[in-house]
Amino acid sequence: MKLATEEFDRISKALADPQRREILQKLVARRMNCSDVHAMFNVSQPTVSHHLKELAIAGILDKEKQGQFCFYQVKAEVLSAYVTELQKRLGVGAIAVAPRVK
Amino acid sequence: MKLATEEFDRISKALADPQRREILQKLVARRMNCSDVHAMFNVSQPTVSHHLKELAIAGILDKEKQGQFCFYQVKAEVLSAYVTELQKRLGVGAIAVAPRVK
DNA sequence: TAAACGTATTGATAAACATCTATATGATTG
DNA sequence: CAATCATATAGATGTTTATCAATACGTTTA
Repeated sequence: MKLATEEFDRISKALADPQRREILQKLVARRMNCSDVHAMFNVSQPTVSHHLKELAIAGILDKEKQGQFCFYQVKAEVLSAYVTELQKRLGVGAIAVAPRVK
Repeated sequence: MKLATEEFDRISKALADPQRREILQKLVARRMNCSDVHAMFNVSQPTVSHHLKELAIAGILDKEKQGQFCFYQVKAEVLSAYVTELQKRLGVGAIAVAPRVK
Protein backbone atom coordinates (compact mmCIF):
# COMPACT_ATOMS: atom_id res chain seq x y z
CA MET A 1 0.00 0.00 0.00
CA LYS A 2 1.31 3.37 -1.06
CA LEU A 3 0.53 6.67 0.65
CA ALA A 4 0.36 9.93 -1.27
CA THR A 5 2.28 12.83 0.22
CA GLU A 6 -0.98 14.49 1.18
CA GLU A 7 -2.16 11.44 3.10
CA PHE A 8 1.24 11.03 4.65
CA ASP A 9 1.22 14.60 5.93
CA ARG A 10 -2.31 14.25 7.22
CA ILE A 11 -1.29 11.23 9.26
CA SER A 12 1.79 13.02 10.56
CA LYS A 13 -0.44 15.81 11.80
CA ALA A 14 -2.88 13.35 13.32
CA LEU A 15 -0.04 11.80 15.30
CA ALA A 16 1.38 15.11 16.43
CA ASP A 17 -1.10 15.80 19.20
CA PRO A 18 -0.21 13.81 22.35
CA GLN A 19 -3.81 13.39 23.41
CA ARG A 20 -4.77 12.04 20.04
CA ARG A 21 -1.72 9.82 19.94
CA GLU A 22 -2.68 8.29 23.28
CA ILE A 23 -6.21 7.70 22.11
CA LEU A 24 -4.84 5.99 19.05
CA GLN A 25 -2.60 3.78 21.16
CA LYS A 26 -5.58 2.63 23.19
CA LEU A 27 -7.33 1.71 19.97
CA VAL A 28 -4.31 -0.22 18.80
CA ALA A 29 -4.85 -2.49 21.79
CA ARG A 30 -8.51 -3.00 21.06
CA ARG A 31 -11.45 -1.72 19.07
CA MET A 32 -13.65 0.61 21.14
CA ASN A 33 -16.54 2.99 20.94
CA CYS A 34 -16.49 6.68 21.73
CA SER A 35 -17.61 6.44 25.35
CA ASP A 36 -15.13 3.68 26.09
CA VAL A 37 -12.41 6.03 24.97
CA HIS A 38 -13.97 8.93 26.79
CA ALA A 39 -13.89 6.95 30.03
CA MET A 40 -10.11 6.61 29.72
CA PHE A 41 -9.18 10.27 29.44
CA ASN A 42 -9.80 13.56 31.17
CA VAL A 43 -11.23 15.37 28.21
CA SER A 44 -14.83 16.05 27.27
CA GLN A 45 -16.85 13.74 25.07
CA PRO A 46 -16.92 16.24 22.17
CA THR A 47 -13.15 16.48 22.32
CA VAL A 48 -12.84 12.70 22.08
CA SER A 49 -15.32 12.70 19.21
CA HIS A 50 -13.27 15.36 17.49
CA HIS A 51 -10.01 13.45 17.83
CA LEU A 52 -11.60 10.25 16.58
CA LYS A 53 -12.88 12.13 13.59
CA GLU A 54 -9.45 13.52 12.83
CA LEU A 55 -7.91 10.08 13.03
CA ALA A 56 -10.63 8.70 10.79
CA ILE A 57 -10.19 11.50 8.25
CA ALA A 58 -6.48 10.78 8.23
CA GLY A 59 -7.39 7.25 7.25
CA ILE A 60 -5.97 5.68 10.39
CA LEU A 61 -9.27 4.60 11.89
CA ASP A 62 -12.25 2.71 10.60
CA LYS A 63 -15.62 3.84 11.87
CA GLU A 64 -18.40 1.32 12.21
CA LYS A 65 -21.81 2.22 13.48
CA GLN A 66 -23.73 -0.40 15.46
CA GLY A 67 -27.03 0.89 16.66
CA GLN A 68 -26.41 3.86 18.85
CA PHE A 69 -22.77 2.91 19.32
CA CYS A 70 -19.94 3.81 17.06
CA PHE A 71 -16.91 1.57 17.05
CA TYR A 72 -13.53 2.75 15.98
CA GLN A 73 -10.73 0.47 15.02
CA VAL A 74 -7.21 0.90 13.78
CA LYS A 75 -6.42 0.31 10.13
CA ALA A 76 -3.21 -1.63 10.55
CA GLU A 77 -2.26 -1.59 6.86
CA VAL A 78 -2.40 2.20 6.81
CA LEU A 79 -0.27 2.52 9.93
CA SER A 80 2.15 0.05 8.46
CA ALA A 81 2.28 1.97 5.19
CA TYR A 82 2.85 5.17 7.11
CA VAL A 83 5.81 3.78 9.01
CA THR A 84 7.29 2.35 5.84
CA GLU A 85 6.94 5.67 4.04
CA LEU A 86 8.43 7.47 7.03
CA GLN A 87 11.42 5.17 7.00
CA LYS A 88 11.92 5.85 3.33
CA ARG A 89 11.74 9.59 3.79
CA LEU A 90 13.98 9.64 6.84
CA GLY A 91 16.50 7.25 5.40
CA VAL A 92 16.01 4.87 8.28
CA GLY A 93 16.52 1.31 7.21
CA ALA A 94 14.20 -1.45 8.38
CA ILE A 95 12.53 -4.56 7.11
CA ALA A 96 8.77 -4.29 7.36
CA VAL A 97 6.93 -7.29 8.71
CA ALA A 98 3.22 -8.01 8.27
CA PRO A 99 1.24 -7.43 11.49
CA ARG A 100 0.21 -10.58 13.31
CA VAL A 101 -3.42 -11.57 12.95
CA LYS A 102 -5.16 -11.55 16.33
CA MET B 1 18.64 4.29 22.26
CA LYS B 2 15.41 4.95 24.11
CA LEU B 3 13.20 8.01 23.68
CA ALA B 4 11.17 9.45 26.53
CA THR B 5 7.54 10.20 25.76
CA GLU B 6 8.28 13.90 25.87
CA GLU B 7 11.04 13.59 23.28
CA PHE B 8 8.90 11.33 21.19
CA ASP B 9 6.06 13.84 21.12
CA ARG B 10 8.42 16.67 20.33
CA ILE B 11 9.70 14.77 17.32
CA SER B 12 6.17 13.95 16.19
CA LYS B 13 5.36 17.64 16.24
CA ALA B 14 8.54 18.50 14.41
CA LEU B 15 7.57 16.11 11.64
CA ALA B 16 4.00 17.36 11.43
CA ASP B 17 4.67 20.48 9.43
CA PRO B 18 5.13 19.65 5.72
CA GLN B 19 7.61 22.42 5.11
CA ARG B 20 9.75 21.27 8.00
CA ARG B 21 9.45 17.67 6.93
CA GLU B 22 10.71 18.54 3.47
CA ILE B 23 13.61 20.46 4.90
CA LEU B 24 14.46 17.47 7.03
CA GLN B 25 14.34 15.17 4.02
CA LYS B 26 16.84 17.38 2.20
CA LEU B 27 19.13 17.12 5.18
CA VAL B 28 18.80 13.36 5.23
CA ALA B 29 20.38 13.39 1.79
CA ARG B 30 23.27 15.61 2.87
CA ARG B 31 24.50 17.90 5.57
CA MET B 32 23.87 21.55 4.70
CA ASN B 33 24.00 25.05 6.06
CA CYS B 34 21.10 27.43 6.46
CA SER B 35 21.45 29.26 3.17
CA ASP B 36 21.81 26.01 1.24
CA VAL B 37 18.44 25.01 2.64
CA HIS B 38 17.02 28.45 2.05
CA ALA B 39 17.98 28.25 -1.62
CA MET B 40 15.83 25.13 -1.98
CA PHE B 41 12.52 26.51 -0.73
CA ASN B 42 10.20 29.43 -1.22
CA VAL B 43 10.21 30.63 2.34
CA SER B 44 12.17 33.42 3.97
CA GLN B 45 15.54 32.86 5.59
CA PRO B 46 14.16 33.47 9.11
CA THR B 47 11.52 30.85 8.50
CA VAL B 48 14.16 28.33 7.49
CA SER B 49 16.19 29.26 10.53
CA HIS B 50 13.12 28.75 12.70
CA HIS B 51 12.42 25.31 11.28
CA LEU B 52 16.02 24.22 11.67
CA LYS B 53 15.89 25.35 15.27
CA GLU B 54 12.72 23.35 15.91
CA LEU B 55 14.29 20.25 14.40
CA ALA B 56 17.41 20.78 16.48
CA ILE B 57 15.41 21.28 19.67
CA ALA B 58 13.54 18.07 18.92
CA GLY B 59 16.93 16.37 18.86
CA ILE B 60 16.71 15.40 15.22
CA LEU B 61 19.44 17.71 13.96
CA ASP B 62 22.96 18.43 15.03
CA LYS B 63 24.11 22.00 14.70
CA GLU B 64 27.74 22.72 14.00
CA LYS B 65 29.08 26.19 13.60
CA GLN B 66 31.97 26.71 11.21
CA GLY B 67 33.00 30.31 10.96
CA GLN B 68 30.05 32.27 9.74
CA PHE B 69 28.33 29.16 8.48
CA CYS B 70 26.16 26.84 10.47
CA PHE B 71 25.88 23.29 9.32
CA TYR B 72 22.96 21.10 10.20
CA GLN B 73 23.00 17.38 9.96
CA VAL B 74 20.59 14.61 10.72
CA LYS B 75 21.06 12.51 13.84
CA ALA B 76 20.37 9.11 12.35
CA GLU B 77 20.27 7.26 15.70
CA VAL B 78 17.53 9.56 16.93
CA LEU B 79 15.45 9.15 13.80
CA SER B 80 15.95 5.42 14.03
CA ALA B 81 14.91 5.41 17.68
CA TYR B 82 11.87 7.47 16.81
CA VAL B 83 10.71 5.06 14.15
CA THR B 84 11.29 2.11 16.45
CA GLU B 85 9.30 3.74 19.23
CA LEU B 86 6.54 4.64 16.78
CA GLN B 87 6.32 1.04 15.64
CA LYS B 88 6.04 -0.10 19.22
CA ARG B 89 3.28 2.37 20.00
CA LEU B 90 1.35 1.70 16.82
CA GLY B 91 1.72 -2.04 17.04
CA VAL B 92 3.40 -2.15 13.66
CA GLY B 93 5.89 -4.96 13.44
CA ALA B 94 9.27 -4.44 11.83
CA ILE B 95 12.87 -5.43 12.27
CA ALA B 96 15.08 -2.40 12.70
CA VAL B 97 18.30 -2.32 10.75
CA ALA B 98 21.30 -0.15 11.50
CA PRO B 99 21.71 2.73 9.02
CA ARG B 100 24.52 2.28 6.55
CA VAL B 101 27.64 4.30 7.21
CA LYS B 102 28.34 6.69 4.35
C1' DT C 1 -44.10 7.82 23.76
C1' DA C 2 -41.15 9.99 26.97
C1' DA C 3 -36.85 9.56 29.14
C1' DA C 4 -32.21 8.14 28.85
C1' DC C 5 -28.25 7.23 26.33
C1' DG C 6 -24.31 7.58 22.66
C1' DT C 7 -22.48 10.47 19.42
C1' DA C 8 -21.88 14.51 16.50
C1' DT C 9 -22.20 19.38 15.57
C1' DT C 10 -22.03 24.28 16.62
C1' DG C 11 -20.04 28.20 18.33
C1' DA C 12 -16.75 30.27 21.34
C1' DT C 13 -12.11 30.90 23.30
C1' DA C 14 -7.44 30.70 24.12
C1' DA C 15 -3.14 28.95 22.79
C1' DA C 16 0.13 27.40 19.40
C1' DC C 17 2.29 28.18 15.22
C1' DA C 18 4.00 29.29 10.42
C1' DT C 19 5.22 33.07 8.26
C1' DC C 20 6.87 37.69 7.26
C1' DT C 21 9.71 42.19 7.74
C1' DA C 22 13.06 44.48 10.16
C1' DT C 23 17.01 44.24 12.68
C1' DA C 24 20.77 42.49 15.48
C1' DT C 25 25.00 39.79 15.83
C1' DG C 26 29.01 37.82 14.39
C1' DA C 27 32.37 36.43 10.78
C1' DT C 28 34.76 37.36 6.43
C1' DT C 29 36.82 40.38 3.01
C1' DG C 30 38.10 44.34 0.28
C1' DC D 1 37.63 49.51 9.31
C1' DA D 2 33.75 49.50 6.37
C1' DA D 3 31.01 46.66 3.60
C1' DT D 4 29.16 42.28 2.87
C1' DC D 5 27.58 37.88 4.05
C1' DA D 6 25.37 34.03 7.14
C1' DT D 7 22.48 33.39 10.71
C1' DA D 8 19.53 34.45 14.59
C1' DT D 9 16.19 37.13 17.10
C1' DA D 10 12.25 40.24 17.81
C1' DG D 11 7.85 41.57 16.97
C1' DA D 12 3.62 41.34 14.30
C1' DT D 13 -0.05 38.91 11.88
C1' DG D 14 -3.22 35.56 10.28
C1' DT D 15 -4.38 30.75 10.61
C1' DT D 16 -4.91 26.54 12.72
C1' DT D 17 -6.28 23.93 16.48
C1' DA D 18 -7.42 21.81 21.09
C1' DT D 19 -10.75 22.38 24.13
C1' DC D 20 -15.25 23.24 26.27
C1' DA D 21 -20.42 23.99 27.07
C1' DA D 22 -24.60 23.70 24.87
C1' DT D 23 -27.37 21.36 21.92
C1' DA D 24 -29.02 18.52 18.18
C1' DC D 25 -29.86 13.92 16.45
C1' DG D 26 -30.62 9.17 16.36
C1' DT D 27 -31.27 4.83 19.10
C1' DT D 28 -32.79 2.19 22.93
C1' DT D 29 -35.74 1.24 26.79
C1' DA D 30 -38.98 1.72 30.51
